[in-house]
Parts: sequence; structure tokens; C-alpha cells
Amino acid sequence: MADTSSADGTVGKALSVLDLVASFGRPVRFAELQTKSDFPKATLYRFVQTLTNQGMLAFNPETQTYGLGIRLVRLAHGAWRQSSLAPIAQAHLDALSLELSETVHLAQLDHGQVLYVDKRNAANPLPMYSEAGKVGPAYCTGVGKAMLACLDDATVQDIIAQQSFHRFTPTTLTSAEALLAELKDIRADGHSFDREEHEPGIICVAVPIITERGRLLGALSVTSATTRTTLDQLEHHAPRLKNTAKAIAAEMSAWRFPDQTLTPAAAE
Amino acid sequence: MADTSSADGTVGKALSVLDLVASFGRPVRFAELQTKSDFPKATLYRFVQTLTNQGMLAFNPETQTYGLGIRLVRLAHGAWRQSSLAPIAQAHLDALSLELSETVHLAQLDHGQVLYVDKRNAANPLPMYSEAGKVGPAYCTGVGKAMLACLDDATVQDIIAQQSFHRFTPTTLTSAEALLAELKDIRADGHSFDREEHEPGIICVAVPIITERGRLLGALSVTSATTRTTLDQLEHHAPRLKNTAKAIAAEMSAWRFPDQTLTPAAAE
DNA sequence: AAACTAAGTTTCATTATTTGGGACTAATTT
DNA sequence: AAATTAGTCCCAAATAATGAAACTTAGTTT
Repeated sequence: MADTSSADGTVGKALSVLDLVASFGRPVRFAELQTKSDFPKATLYRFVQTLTNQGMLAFNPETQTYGLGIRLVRLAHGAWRQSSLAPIAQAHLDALSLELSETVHLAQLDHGQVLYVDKRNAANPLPMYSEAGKVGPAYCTGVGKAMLACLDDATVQDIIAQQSFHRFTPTTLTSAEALLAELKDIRADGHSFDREEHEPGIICVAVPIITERGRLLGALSVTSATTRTTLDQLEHHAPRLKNTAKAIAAEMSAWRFPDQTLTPAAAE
Repeated sequence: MADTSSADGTVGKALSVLDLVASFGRPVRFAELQTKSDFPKATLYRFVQTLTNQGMLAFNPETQTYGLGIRLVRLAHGAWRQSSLAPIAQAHLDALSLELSETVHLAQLDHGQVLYVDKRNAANPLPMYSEAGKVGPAYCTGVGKAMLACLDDATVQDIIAQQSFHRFTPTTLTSAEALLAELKDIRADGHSFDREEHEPGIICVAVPIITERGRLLGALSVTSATTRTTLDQLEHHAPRLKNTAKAIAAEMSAWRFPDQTLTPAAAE
């Protein structure tokens, strides 16, 4: 047992080193990596060398540390462009954020977690820690709950089994039952709230983005702070959010991708 | 000769498949990959399988296509956080963009190219194609020229050799000589311009971000459109930009990283 | 409906690469 | 100067990658 993921040969092992470096959250020395890794020194060393060569890790000679490389950033940008959702939603997010003067998030569901794929700050940004590329819990965020509400029971059960139900704040839902009950309400309303469930003082309304046939694409939220507004006031934005979600979904299905008429060439 | 980059064994070859998928700019079928790849079918197939298993690629069963995976997005977010520049600059970008009501870019130099690492849209966003993670040419962007102006001659020569000098617009600098001459001016002024050299109608002022000891960290720019302002007016922002660049550099060297007092734990 | 075609998947003997203990070197500490 | 620690390199044994060809769908054509 064990190895669910690092099972695919040399490549899988090398990639696990990327996660290892990422897990430190800061550039690390080789010796630090070694203490946290089961690979023998020479093996780990070779992986680090290879990955650095490849631009997946970056070595800083001044501090003698390895960090995640810039090639990852380039590739991630490619991922962002390829995903049909984020580029299409872009203009809609601009419009929403400008119109409502609040922070707007676009998220997708990934392995039972919320992945924030885009964000627009309010003109006066909130002291809040979310960024494109960041992952967060599904059971206690507006976007997470909005998305869960659109899945069939079996899938929801699967995902619930992966939730930690850690109590971040006094209002965090900490049981599957509480969550399921709320999902029912969300299905009825078509939108979800974050009632300071993840960060104290931070509230939001969120709506799912679904195709006409009901397939989940992502979710959209407007976030603010209790010092600035109330849940009731935020709820007024729900119709605007639902329209935007519908517009995004429509563009998605309309543009069943552009069949490469345009050559990427030119660059070089 | 040949293989400068894909020289490191199986891992390098596998990673080259990521670039291949990225190069299409959209999700691709296996057969399409095959036509563009020199790997034998079975080999390419195994790489694609492995990478998909690993979350570096994502397979969409509906369209039978492979795209770049979500693990890349997570890792890239880690890269962004680890890089000392981007997280520190964040608040400064917010402030600049709010104060000047224009689009602000943060960029770094990577393999002779400009890599945009962060961006703040003006309230009224410009029809302009730049995003965090995107790469652009160094010789015809404000940030690119500002950074080149801070490097020693040998490095500049190296980088110039990698530039295409493609003429994007009538004002694009299309020779090494023209560029070198302008770099001289930039060194004298401490800031650079983009005179619609990359996109028609788009202009900017940029300043380098350098340590006290002169090491290049990145660049900062304020971008606008000819329909909205002029170069002369943009130049008024230069002192404000220089102050911000200095502040970012100061924070960078002050915070010679936080030595992990805070445990990443908690998550799960 | 049978024959053809193309895309995707699996097999397996051969071949090339990874593996990792340990030796070596450089830098820091006692 | 000796000891400790961090980083780098080597090479025979062990293992994993390779890729031609066979096989399985799925989609067309006759």
C-alpha cells in the first residue's frame, strides 16, 4: 500500500520532489530537503539537479537554496489559458468587480478542494488571503458549498469523506450533517453564503456556474467584510451573480473551442 | 550537440511533453500530440499516462483531450509565494494602481524574456493582453528595457543575441544598436518608456527594482493607452514608481526570509 | 453487415537508465 | 589541525524505460 501517487516510475518520484520543495513554502537548502525525504542522498541530489536544469526548480547561488522554478509559472499560465473557464470569465469578473466595488473570486473544484482560478480585488482590498492558484476547503467557503450543491449525492459523499471539518471560526460547519442540510437550502436558493465560516469578519455570496445540462463548471463569489456590509446586503448581489454565471456558461458552450484556425506560430 | 534541455534522462523527456501540450494553447487529442512529437507512439503514450496520473496533465473524457493539469497551477502558486519579490510587492501594487488609477505590472527577467509575475488592472481595464505568468519580449516592452539597462554589458549582449527584433509596430526598435542606444538613456533617466513598441496605442513608463548593491530584482510599470494619456503625462508617475521600487527593494533585503518560525502544518 | 480504417492501448524481450553505498571535496566548527 | 557537516561524484548491480508489433475498440465505407 502507500504510494498512491508516486507509483509511476522515475518521473513520479522526480515530481514528488517538486511537492517537497513546495511544502516548505520558502526556498530551502539541499540538506533540509534530505531530512524530509526518503530518497537516498545521491538520488535526491540527482533529482534536484535534473529539476533545476529543467527550470522546474530554481537554485539561488547567493543563499544556496532551491525554490520552485519559473517554468512552473509559465506552464501554469498555459493551464489557465487552456482551461476554457478562466479566460472566458475574465471580462465578466472585471465587470462584476467594477460594478459592485467588491472582491470577486472565480473558483473550480479539484479533488474535493476549492481552487481559486482568478480574482479581482475591490478598489480597497480586503486583508484576506486568497490568490489565483490557491486551494481552500470546500465545506466552509461560499464557492465550495455552491459547487457541492450541484453534484449528485454519490459525488458529494465522496467529497465529504475528504473534508477535515476543521473549526476555523465559531460559525464553521463541522459535520457532514450540517453541511448536507445547508446544501439543500443552497439548491433551493441557487446561491450560498459564507457566514464568516473560514475567516472571521469575511463574508460572501456565491453562485455555481453550470451548463444548461447541469454540468458543474465552477463558481463565482462576491466577498466582503462584516465591517463593511451585511449578509442581507450581499444577498442583493445574488441575481447579478446568477446572470453573470449564466452568461459565462453560455459563452462556454457556444465556443465549443475555436478549432485552431489561428496558428500559434509567430512567436519564436 | 542538439538537446540542450531535454538532456536529462527520462524526467526531462517527460517534462518536454508538458511543453508540447502547452504549445497547442488548447486541449489536444493524443493523435495530435503524436504528429508533433518525435517519441514513438508507445513511449509518448506512457508519458502522457504518467503525467495525467500525476496531475500534471488533465484528461477530459468528454472531448478525449489532454490539457495542462491543475497540479501545475498549485505548484505555480507555490512558486509565486516562494519568490520573495511577488508577495512583497503585492501591497505596493495595490497602492500604486489605486493611486494612479492605471494598470500596473510587476515583471521579472527569465531567459532573456520578460515574465509578468503580477498585475493590477485599472478600474477601467485596457484591451491589452498581459497576465500573470505570461512571457513577453524584452526589447520592446517598458519593463524589459528597464531591466536590461541594469545589467552588465556581457549579460546584455547575451540577452540581445536571444531577441528576435520582430517589428510589432512602426515604433518597435528593430536592431541591437537602437536598443543599446536607448539603454544608455534609460540608465541616465532611471526609467524607460514603451512608445507603442509592442502594441499599437499602448504606452507605459517602467522602472527597475534593484537592491542597494545593484542586483536586479525585477521591474515595475504603469501602463495606459494613447487614447487616455500621453507619454509626458505618464512620465510624471516616474518618481512615484521609483519610490515604490525602492521600498520593495528595501523590504526584500530587510526580510532576509522569515526562518520558518511559523509552521505550515494546520492544513491537512 | 462485412470489410476497411484510424485512434487508442497493451505486450514483452531488449536496452539503457536509474539506483545508492560509499568515496571524495569543500566549508565550517571545535 | 582535527573533526564535523554539507555538498558532489562514481560505478557495478538492479531496475525501469523503450518501441516494434500485436491487439482492441470505435468510426467509416463499400
